[in-house]
Amino acid sequence: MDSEKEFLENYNLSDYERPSVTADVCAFMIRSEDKTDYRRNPESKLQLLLIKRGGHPYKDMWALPGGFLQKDETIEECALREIKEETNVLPVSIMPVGIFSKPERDPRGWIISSAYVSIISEEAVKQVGMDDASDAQWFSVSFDRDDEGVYHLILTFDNTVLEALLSEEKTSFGRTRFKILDSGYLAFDHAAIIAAALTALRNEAKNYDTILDFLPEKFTLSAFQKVQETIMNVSVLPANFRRMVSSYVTETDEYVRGEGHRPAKLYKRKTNNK
Amino acid sequence: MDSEKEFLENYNLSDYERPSVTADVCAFMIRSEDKTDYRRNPESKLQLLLIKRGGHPYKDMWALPGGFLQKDETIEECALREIKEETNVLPVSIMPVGIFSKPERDPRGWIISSAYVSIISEEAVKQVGMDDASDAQWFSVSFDRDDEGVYHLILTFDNTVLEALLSEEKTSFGRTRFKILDSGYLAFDHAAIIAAALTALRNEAKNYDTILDFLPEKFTLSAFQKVQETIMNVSVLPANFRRMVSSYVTETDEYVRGEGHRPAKLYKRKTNNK
DNA sequence: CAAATAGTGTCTCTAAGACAATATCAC
DNA sequence: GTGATATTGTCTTAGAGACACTATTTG
Repeated sequence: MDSEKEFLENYNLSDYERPSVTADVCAFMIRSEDKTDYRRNPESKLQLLLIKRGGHPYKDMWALPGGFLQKDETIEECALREIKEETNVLPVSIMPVGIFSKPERDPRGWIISSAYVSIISEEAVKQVGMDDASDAQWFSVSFDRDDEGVYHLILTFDNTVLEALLSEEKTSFGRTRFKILDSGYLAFDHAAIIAAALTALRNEAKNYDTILDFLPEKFTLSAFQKVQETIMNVSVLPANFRRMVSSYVTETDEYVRGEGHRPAKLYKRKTNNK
Repeated sequence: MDSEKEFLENYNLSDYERPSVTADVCAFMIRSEDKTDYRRNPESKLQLLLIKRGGHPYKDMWALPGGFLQKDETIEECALREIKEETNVLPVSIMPVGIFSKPERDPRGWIISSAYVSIISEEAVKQVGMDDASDAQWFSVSFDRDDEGVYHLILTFDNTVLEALLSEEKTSFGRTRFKILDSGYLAFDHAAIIAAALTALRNEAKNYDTILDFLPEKFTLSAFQKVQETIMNVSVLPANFRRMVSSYVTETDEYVRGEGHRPAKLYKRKTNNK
């Protein structure tokens, strides 16, 4: 009779071939633009962090931050570590998007990826200050379906415009998977990962607790509303938005003045809402 | 200048240590019990497929069906293949639950697992007939939170009762992760995987399209209702349930007779609802 | 006829959307 | 004052839950 101890001593995992495993992260931020009118509130844009690849494969193309899973960490820890390495910001929250495991997805070999959405607040990025010489850049995101059912993922940074085309494949449980028609200068299958991440983020943006992670500690309700509108590409009546979020926030006694209109009260996240 | 081709020829993934990757599947079925009363509709139970481990580690304990990812398949294909191997049924639908990647989760070494929920219809299982001599068995599932916030996962098959205890850990995005307090004769971290799968399934059971996968081609509306009630552990008024599902089903002209009460019309899933 | 489910119609309640009206500031 | 946002309050509507009532069967 062989004991468990004996068995484990003789057990050799290397009998099976193993894939490399990476975590790739779609780090999103809401960026407030400069004011164009002294009294008008600024516009805001959803932005995504991309890294310009320095080496082969896909040299000089843009890719999601990510890296190989190490032996002493969980894959969520790996995702957080990768974001920290690129931005110097440790995100408060990450959300799984899915596993991308098509055998041919990486020309370097058998590499599967677990993808995450991460929310970064603009305030945190500004505080640490990103290295301008770095290959990491924040791209403005646009993601829409045209009349033929083709999704256009457009990522813009200065004069760099990346446009990927994707189609939608229904899988079970009402979920969709994106198929890349044109990867638009994005490396690997990252266009499909970003599409899935955006779909997940838009869906999650109904949850007020989630999108509060985009905001600094103190914020106005219209800034809060702008976050939801920017992500979901909808517009909400301010009166209704206030009612909806009332249980998620608490007033402070501070105001934002000097905006050319009535000062807005600053609010804080309510820790234990409901 | 090194070409991409050259680079890839010299690239060697084996510089990095790699984990083994498995897919583990929580295959659920709704089992109709025998009638206890000539006129009363039968009760139904949510069941989960478990395999008795024949070898070390966790010899003679119960585990989820699953297996190692192969080089020519996606991880979803791997999950479907494993279920097919155990049940002879190819499930219509699988849903991701999460990645379990704690370095010490498997005594055999560095093995991470991607977990799935799969819905199997009782009709399909009956048709192929499961090998009774097999180590695979369907366990009835009960999963509830007690007053102290401890979750009790109780799996029952004949005289075998497995009870695992878990606590809930809040992670970001309103998600929870379960921590095993007592694994209750379940192998590896499978108690936590099952808890996560049940949480996902209960949440998904609000979606009528999803739970239709538990049913045969033709079904009564009360059978449909029973599925939702069994999974979510709630009760719904029949009149309201009918209204809610009306856009998901179409009538047939067949009836179920001989039940000691008014015959029920059989319905079919509407392919393109709304 | 009794007991069970099958099936229809209607009332109520509530949460979300629409909208009207007022408040307050910088220029 | 003008034009912008901030803030409050109310009306409307759609959807879900509650419930009353009828229909149909078998022992």
